Amino acid sequence: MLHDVFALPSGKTLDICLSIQTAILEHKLAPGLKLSEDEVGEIYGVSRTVVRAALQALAHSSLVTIRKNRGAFVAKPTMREAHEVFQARALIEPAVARLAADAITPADLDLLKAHLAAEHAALDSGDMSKALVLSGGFHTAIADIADHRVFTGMVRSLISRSSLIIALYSKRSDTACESHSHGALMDAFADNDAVAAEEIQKSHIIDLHSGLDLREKESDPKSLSQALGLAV
Amino acid sequence: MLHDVFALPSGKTLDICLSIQTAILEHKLAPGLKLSEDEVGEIYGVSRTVVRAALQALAHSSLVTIRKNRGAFVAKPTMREAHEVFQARALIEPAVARLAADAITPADLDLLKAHLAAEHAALDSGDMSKALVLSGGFHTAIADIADHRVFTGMVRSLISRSSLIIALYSKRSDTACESHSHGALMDAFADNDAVAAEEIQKSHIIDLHSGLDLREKESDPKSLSQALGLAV
DNA sequence: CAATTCCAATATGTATACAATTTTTAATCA
DNA sequence: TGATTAAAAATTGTATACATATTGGAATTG
Repeated sequence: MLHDVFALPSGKTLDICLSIQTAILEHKLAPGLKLSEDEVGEIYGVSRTVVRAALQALAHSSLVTIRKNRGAFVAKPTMREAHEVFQARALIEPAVARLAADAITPADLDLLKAHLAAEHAALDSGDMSKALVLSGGFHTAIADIADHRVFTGMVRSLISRSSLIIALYSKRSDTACESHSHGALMDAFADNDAVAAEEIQKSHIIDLHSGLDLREKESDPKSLSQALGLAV
Repeated sequence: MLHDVFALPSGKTLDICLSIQTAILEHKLAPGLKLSEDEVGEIYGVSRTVVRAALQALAHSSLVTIRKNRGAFVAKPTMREAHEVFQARALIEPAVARLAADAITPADLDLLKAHLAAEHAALDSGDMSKALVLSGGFHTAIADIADHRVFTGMVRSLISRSSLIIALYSKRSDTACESHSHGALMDAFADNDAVAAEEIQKSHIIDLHSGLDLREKESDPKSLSQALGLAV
């Protein structure tokens, strides 16, 4: 479901990529967390060689940041990056939705419906991280239907980064993706209404964007004095 | 000038990335050419470890294709991929041009003028591969001016891939980038006319797209060490 | 002679060992 | 005590060795 962001690395490497990616997307690995090569290798039972390849692949999809001689960390997008990612989504995803509306088949529609149902179920059961992943999956599913590899790659990457951004900057956990917009999109798709799909998707992305909290979050204090933060 | 497509790998790795990328962009390495790890390592005097990292990075930017247990090859975009890349460019680059027109400074303008002059000089001297690289550089320079990292990354990647596509599918070598469009863009930038810049850029990309030839091309890869030897 | 099978040669996948860098800890001195 | 410095520990960068998979060709067979 969420492959191919990477340029298909060798078997073991890909497994580790997907595993770490999933963990990041489910917010099980917090932004900024150090991903030590030895530690990761120990966990998966492989050598550092494989781990390095996986971490590099994740770095290319902007989920991990690698600092020279210092190691890999779960990416921690800045506010600026957050805005840029959603600006890019606001440009690209409406165009993709338009393509999808023209190309969609009844089978695709059923798949989207199932997706939406799973999303609702997760929301109802209060499993927010799962709901968030599914919400992103809805967007990538649309890209898959559009069947445009270049756009799909871009959308997948942007969705991944959005997950990280939402972890850091969402006002409330529920802001993830109000299913209302997704439902409206479904209707447009059912009618093969490309113009409506494009319009709805654009509004939806803009809503998501404005649902972000503009205040800079406190980055983990570097020094102790800053942590105590009294004498400024 | 053409960095940052990669997630900044370690020193040696980056050198090799840039060297191979340059060679590919200058059409010194033909699409489909095998990039043997031993051979590349021999040429640059490094171990396969470093070469693998470089090749993986290049694979992530779609300049190289890695086939499991089979090795790395200079990417050979399909006709479909060619169309998709230019469709993506037609969507993204006009938006970027619009941003650039709003943000451009006199210093930026001078830089673009110099770029354009160099492009003309290369064309006049008949150095087509250089002209092609400079032509791509003009587009990435615009992205840099727009100062939007996410879009810039996308544009860089698309421009790189376009170079490969042009190597395979351009009708004639001169089709690369008629400087006329670039000149018209310059005027719009000079006037800070964002709407015009967007419009001109869109037309320009569409022209480039329709300048592609639909026939599959044949190519005979030259010796690897010979091609790279010149680039180093 | 063509097709097939098997083995050798070659290349990539992975693990491990060593080198270089950074971070931590301890010790020294003002 | 606090700051500075130096040694030690830990981590990443790189090279090499071994394991595994692919490729090419010789020998065999029909």
